[in-house]
Amino acid sequence: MILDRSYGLELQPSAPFHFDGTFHKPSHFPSGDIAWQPGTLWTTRRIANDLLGLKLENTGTVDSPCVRLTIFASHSLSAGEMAAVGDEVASDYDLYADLSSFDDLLGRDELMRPVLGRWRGMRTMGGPLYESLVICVVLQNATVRRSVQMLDNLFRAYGDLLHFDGQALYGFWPPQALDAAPEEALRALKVGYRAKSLKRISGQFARGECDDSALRCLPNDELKRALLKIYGVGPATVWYLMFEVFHRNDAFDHISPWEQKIYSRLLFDQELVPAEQVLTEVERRWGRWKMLAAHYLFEDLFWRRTHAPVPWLEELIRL
DNA sequence: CATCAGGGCCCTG
DNA sequence: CAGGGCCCTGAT
Repeated sequence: MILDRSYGLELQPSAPFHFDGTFHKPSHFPSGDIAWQPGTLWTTRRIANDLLGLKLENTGTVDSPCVRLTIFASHSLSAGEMAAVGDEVASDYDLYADLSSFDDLLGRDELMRPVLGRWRGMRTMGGPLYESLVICVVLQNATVRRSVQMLDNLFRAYGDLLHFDGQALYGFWPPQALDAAPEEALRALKVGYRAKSLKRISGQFARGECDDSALRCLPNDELKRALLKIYGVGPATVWYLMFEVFHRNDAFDHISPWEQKIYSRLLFDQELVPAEQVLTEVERRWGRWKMLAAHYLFEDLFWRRTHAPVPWLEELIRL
């Protein structure tokens, strides 16, 4: 599908804002709907029944931020539709967050001061709930390479390849597509038992039983309860969604074993510290900002790794 | 060649 | 609340 019309829009994130820290997460696995180079992000969005290409460019600085959003479409867009896309982008990347007390807190923390120096203004990278759920499901009980393969297979079978601005990126399928697909067809894409979760999740979205914007208004405990009701969502997935998708910056009550090892190194300079102790420590240090602070530390480590391998970390990343 | 665990979760007892 | 089963894949 060729998206040959483009529409420009300016977004003004709250200051400070870190463009590359927000729009590229080296700890995430690469997916066919995103491309990044310093200062520019390309991605896609399915909004209602529209497939759109998005380009975000850094046209400001950390302390005087400005982002140019270009929307690519196959047909003309109204001013209202453009504004809706702008709002969704701002919400997905938490562009209007007030991080002033977070910055104060990190600035007083010996360990975090240099990290803050590198990433001041970084936000979390969320996305539509349905698409995030699909990512979570392919992450479950799988190594990185397999997750990449499963998502790629799904994109090739059910996604739409969108051509815009010299890029070719996949747009997600509508939930109805997987709802209607036979489970066997999904299993043929090597997703295994996850086929059942994908179908049931897609069914819930197709019938309108899940609503991103309604969920966004809920307090933490109710949101968590609502998410756990979705089939295939357990402790690991709910943790990911609470933080990355719903920007609950204190959502740190679960650690997977490999992350436990990473935080053991970063916080205690030890190979393995009990999970409980890690959770107590992040609460003590960062309180209501504990997950966002941990995210800064985590992404900082993965950025360092892109410049030079971190030997102890390489062993923990199972490809 | 076989066995096993991996960035979980559901279901059963 | 504990533990078995689940798909596939690469490591051993």
